[in-house]
Amino acid sequence: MTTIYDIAKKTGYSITTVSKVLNDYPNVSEKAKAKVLAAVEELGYTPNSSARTLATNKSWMIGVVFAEHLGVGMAHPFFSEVIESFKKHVELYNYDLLFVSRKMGLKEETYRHLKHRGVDGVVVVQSLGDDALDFTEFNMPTVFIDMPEKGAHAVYSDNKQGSTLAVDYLYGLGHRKIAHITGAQTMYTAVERAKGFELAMEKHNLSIPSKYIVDGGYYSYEGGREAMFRLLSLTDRPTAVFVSGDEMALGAIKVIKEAGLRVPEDISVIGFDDIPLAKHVDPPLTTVKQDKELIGHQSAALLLDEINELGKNRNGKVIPVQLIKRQSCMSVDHMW
Amino acid sequence: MTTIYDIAKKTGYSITTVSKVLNDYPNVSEKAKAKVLAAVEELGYTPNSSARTLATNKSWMIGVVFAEHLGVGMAHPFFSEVIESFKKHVELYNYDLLFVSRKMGLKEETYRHLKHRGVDGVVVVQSLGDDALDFTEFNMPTVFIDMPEKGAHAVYSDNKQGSTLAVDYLYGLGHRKIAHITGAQTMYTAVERAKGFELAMEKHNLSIPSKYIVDGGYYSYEGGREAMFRLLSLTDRPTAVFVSGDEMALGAIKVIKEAGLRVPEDISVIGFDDIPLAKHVDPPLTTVKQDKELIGHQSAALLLDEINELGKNRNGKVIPVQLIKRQSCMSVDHMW
DNA sequence: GCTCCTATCGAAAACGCTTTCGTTTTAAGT
DNA sequence: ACTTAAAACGAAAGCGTTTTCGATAGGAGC
Repeated sequence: MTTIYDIAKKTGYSITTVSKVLNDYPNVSEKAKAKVLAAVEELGYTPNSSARTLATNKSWMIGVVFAEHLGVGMAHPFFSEVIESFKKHVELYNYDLLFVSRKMGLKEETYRHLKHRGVDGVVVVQSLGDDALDFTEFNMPTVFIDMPEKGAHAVYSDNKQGSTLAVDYLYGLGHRKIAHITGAQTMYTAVERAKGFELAMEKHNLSIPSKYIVDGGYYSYEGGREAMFRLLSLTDRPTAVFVSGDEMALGAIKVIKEAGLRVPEDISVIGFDDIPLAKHVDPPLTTVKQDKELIGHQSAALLLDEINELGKNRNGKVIPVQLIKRQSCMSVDHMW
Repeated sequence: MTTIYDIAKKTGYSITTVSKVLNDYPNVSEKAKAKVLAAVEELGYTPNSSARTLATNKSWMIGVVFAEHLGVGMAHPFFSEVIESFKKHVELYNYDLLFVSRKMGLKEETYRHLKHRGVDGVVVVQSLGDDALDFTEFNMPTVFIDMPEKGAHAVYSDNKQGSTLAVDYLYGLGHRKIAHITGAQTMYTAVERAKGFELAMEKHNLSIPSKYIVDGGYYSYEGGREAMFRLLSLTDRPTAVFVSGDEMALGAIKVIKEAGLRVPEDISVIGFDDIPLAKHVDPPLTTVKQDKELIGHQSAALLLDEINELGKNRNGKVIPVQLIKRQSCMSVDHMW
C-alpha cells in the first residue's frame, strides 16, 4: 500500500505538507501542490480512511438499522424505497451507508456495534414500537423512520389522515358498510391507521360492528388473506374494506376472487402504501400513497443537520399522504 | 470515549494485557481476564474499529457495488433479494455491508473509493457488461453477480437453460408461433436468454420470423409494453411470447388486455425471474425462477473463501433455474 | 544592512489499537 | 534451596493520518 510517506519521499516534502495539499489547506505553495498531486497520480495513492477516521473522529459513514417483520429484509417493498431515497440524498454529501447486522431483540448489541463502527449518524427503519432501541442512552445523531420517538428526529406519514382520505372516498362512493383490516397493533403505523379509521367513520356517523375490524398481522399477504376470509364469512358482509397495507390488500383481493366475488363490483378494496406492484395488479389498486421519496429525503436532511450540529428541536415530522384512485373501488350505485 | 487505556488504568494491568483478553489470547491469567472484563462492563467500553482496522489491516466490511438500469436502486425486485441473501450469509461471519456510492460510468472512482475504505472484499451486482469495473487491476477479493467476468468469481443463473425450459414448455402446450421479447443486448443475461431462445426453437425445428424478436430495453414495465405493442400489430400474431423479464412480462400482459385480448386464452405469456409479485398478478405469471437465495448464498461463500485465501480457481458458477407453472400459459387446444 | 512580516514548511504528538519480543513471576522438579 | 521451564505480563514499535505550533526563508520597508 502506498502511503503519505511515499508521496513525501518522492516529492521531497514532509508528510505534513503532503497532508495539507490533500486537504486543501491554504498556506502551501502552488509548486508544492503541483508536485504532490503529480506524485499522488503517479503512485496511485489512496488515503486510508481508517487512519483518517482515527485522527479526525469522523467516519463519513451512516449506520442503517433495518428491521422489518415480513422477513424479507432489504427486499421490503416500502422500506427499500425509502432507504434508496435516503441513500441518494446522503451520497451527495459523501456519506456511505453501513448496514449493520441487527440481531433482533438485542438492542444493546446493536447499539454497541454502531459505537464500535464509529458511524457519524444512524437511521433506524423499523416498524415495531416496543422493540425499538432505547434511544435515550444512545448518544448519537439518529433519525427514526416510520415511527415517532420521544426526543428524537423521526419522519413518518400522516397515517391518520390517510385513513380519513380512504374512508371519505368510500363514503362519497355511497358505501356505508365499511370494514377495516388492521396491521398488528404493536406497530405504530397500524394503530394510527386504525384510530384514523374510527375517527373518520365517526365523523360520518357510521357505526362499526366489532366484527368489521379484523387484525391482519404484520402487513403480510397471508395475513390479508386470513383477515378477508373472516370478513367474507360474516352474514352481513361489508361492501367495502379499507386495508392497512397494500400487500395485505392483495391477499384480501385474492380471497375475494377465490370466493367467486369480484373487485370492485362486489366489494371495494382500498390499500395503504402504494407499493410498486399496486398499479400492476388486477384490478389496479386504489390506495393511500406514502411519499417514500420525500420521507427518505427529509430524514436524510434531518440527520445531516443533526450531524452538523444544526439540529433544531428534535421531534416528529409528518409527511402528507395522497389518495391514488385506481380501479379497486366502485360506487355502490353500480354494484350488483 | 473510553479506550483501552482507561481499562488498563482501572485494572492496573497494561494495555497489552487488556488487548490480549479482549482478543482471547491464550497466555493471560483467569484473574486478569475477570478483572478486565468487569472493567469493560462497568465503563461501557467499546473497541474502536478504525484503530483496530488500522492495526490489523482488516476491516470486516464488504463493499457493495450496486448498479442497475431500472433506476430504482436497492428497491430492485431481483437484486435486492439476492443482496439480502448475501447479507444474511456474511453476517454470520461478522461482516457488515458497506454500500458505496457508485457514480455510474466512473469505474476508476469506485475502485479508489473501495480501496480508500479498506473493505475486505467486494460484491458487484450489475447488469451491464461494458460498464463493468476493470477487474484486472482491481486487486481485491471480488465476486460478480449476474454476469461472468474473466478470471473472477461470478455467480449467475443458467439463463440459456431457462429459455429452453420456457420454449419446451410452450412447445409441449402445442404452441408453434412463439415470439421473444428480449432485454437490451448490452446485458449479459439478455443475450444469453435470447441465444437460448433461438437454440431451443431450432431444436424443435421452429422458424423465428425476425419480427418475432423484439427488444424490450432494460427489463422495464414500459419496455415490455412497447415491445408487446409492436408484436400485437403484426398481421400474423404469435400465440405465445417468452419475455426475458417479469416486469416486462407484466407490461406485455397489460397491453394485451388493453387490446381486448386475454391471457392466456388468446396469448400465452411466460416471464423470467419470478419476482415476488409474479404470483399475485392476474393471471398468476408462469415464469422461469431464478434462485435468488442460492445466488446470494453462493456468492457470499465464494467471496468469503477468497478473502480467507482459500480461493480455488476463479470462474463462473452457474445456478440452475426452474420453471414455475402458474396460469399465464395455456394449451393451444383450449384457446379460442 | 537591519528589522519585521508573511508565506511556507516540518517535527512531533495524538488518535486507539495489535503484536513482537524481552522480562518477570510462578510453579514444578530434584 | 536451587534450577529450569512455563506462564503471565508489559515496553515499545507500528498502523496511516491530522493538526498544532514552532522554525525558516524571503521580501518589504526603512
